[in-house]
Amino acid sequence: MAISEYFIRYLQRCDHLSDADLARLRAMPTRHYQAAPGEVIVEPGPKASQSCMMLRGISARLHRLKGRSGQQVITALHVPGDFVDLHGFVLNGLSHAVIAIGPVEVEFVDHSELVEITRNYPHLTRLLWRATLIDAEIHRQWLVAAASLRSNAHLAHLLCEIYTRLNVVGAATDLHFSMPLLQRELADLLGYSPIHVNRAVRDLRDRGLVRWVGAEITILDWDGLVRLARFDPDYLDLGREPT
Amino acid sequence: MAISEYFIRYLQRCDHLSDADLARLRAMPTRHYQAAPGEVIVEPGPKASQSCMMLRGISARLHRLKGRSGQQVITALHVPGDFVDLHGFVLNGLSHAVIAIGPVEVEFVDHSELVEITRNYPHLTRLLWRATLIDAEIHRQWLVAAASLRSNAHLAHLLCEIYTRLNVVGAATDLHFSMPLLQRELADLLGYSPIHVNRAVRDLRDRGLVRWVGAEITILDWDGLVRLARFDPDYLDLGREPT
DNA sequence: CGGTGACTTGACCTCTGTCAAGAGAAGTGG
DNA sequence: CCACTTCTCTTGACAGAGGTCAAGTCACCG
Repeated sequence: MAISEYFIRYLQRCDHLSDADLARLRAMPTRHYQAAPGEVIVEPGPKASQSCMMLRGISARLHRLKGRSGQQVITALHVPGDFVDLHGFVLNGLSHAVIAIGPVEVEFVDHSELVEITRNYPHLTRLLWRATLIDAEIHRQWLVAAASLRSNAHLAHLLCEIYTRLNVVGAATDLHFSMPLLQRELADLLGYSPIHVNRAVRDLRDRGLVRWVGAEITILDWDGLVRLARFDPDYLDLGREPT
Repeated sequence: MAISEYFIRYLQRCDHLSDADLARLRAMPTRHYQAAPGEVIVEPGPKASQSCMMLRGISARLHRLKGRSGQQVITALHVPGDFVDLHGFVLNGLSHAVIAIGPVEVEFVDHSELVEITRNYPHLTRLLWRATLIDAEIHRQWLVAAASLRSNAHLAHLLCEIYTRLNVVGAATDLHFSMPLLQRELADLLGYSPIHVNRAVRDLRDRGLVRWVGAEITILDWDGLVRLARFDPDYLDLGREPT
């Protein structure tokens, strides 16, 4: 099976792709996979031989802490078009799992393909590199949010980011989107207790910023949400400034 | 001036360098620069034409928040050998400043040099890529620490990381090191108020884990500090597993 | 010697975690 | 169809962690 157009469009948001680059990408064999909610898509470990790209749904990077306290932390979310564990190709393996949030479709790419690209396609390599750095940019923004926002604004910031990212890839419009993250998982992501996440959700509802029923979320007041969260989408690198 | 051996040793910790790679690195012209404590070494902005490597001291990535509340967040620290803003080369510019923590020496490298390397030295490119991904790995670990640790353990985790990183590059031995971070800056980094950072410092002192006078820190009980912080240095990628 | 800035401490209040209990939806087996 | 279980969401009460204000100490420096 061939590589999906999602990821190609993702790269094209960053920079122009030559015909040779496009041909090389389309020649890349992939393996399609469908995951059930909560399923582990990628195990952590020292040696991976493939990496996966998101086609549909939302996935997350999950760090399980040692010491059987059961504590776990989510350090990243992924939407269609994201190359989820590309860093596992350049580093030696992963320190975290990748799990499905809701139903998910991905496609796996063999690392041998990536090795060949990094040897012979410097421009394509640079775009892959860049994709991993946008990831790191999001990490930094999450650190900023965690250090500077209170629970309600922190949650609001996450909603702004998810909607923006889903909207860019065409998976959400009209300020409405589906987010199958459980409140328990939001707690693992934001660093609060599940009960406090519930308080934050209630706060956003009481302020009239969102309608939130189950996994379906409608943003009622985008400007208000952005103001509360001090959200500035620059870090998502959505502009297409050619390198 | 030629590139410092610090960064070369940094790369060699990851993987073997061929003679051609070494020669290319040593042929790279650099500009030496000395910065005073608190000085801004790199300004944020959309277009950078050079990146800098740490020679001596400690520097930090500083995000200033909009809205003139004066709030700012530190999202990374750098020790000798680190390629501080290499990501500014692949992305288009930086979303944060780089500031000197205590007296600092760096050397700047022109992006045109890096462009040439990424075109003709795929193995070297991969090592540079890897360096930026270790950065991202540290970001993830900071997210995990922020989400799962209380203030005293969070501070302890930071001390473990800094000592380990300084020790690897030979800038700290015998569980003693110099850390010119002010408590106010620690607050910007850990996400607490300066006063609460002071409480965390006192807690570590009262537990007999550290002796901490001004910028001079001695770890009195490494195992105790590691246990409190649940510190696991795997994420720093210190092993030299060849790719 | 006065001024500045970092560090330190105490008092008080807000934010967040923990425990406990109940409401509602979804699935199972009789 | 109806108990029965399970899981999530929800809420209240209370305790502990962390923020804010205020004051005081100390080293450094002009």
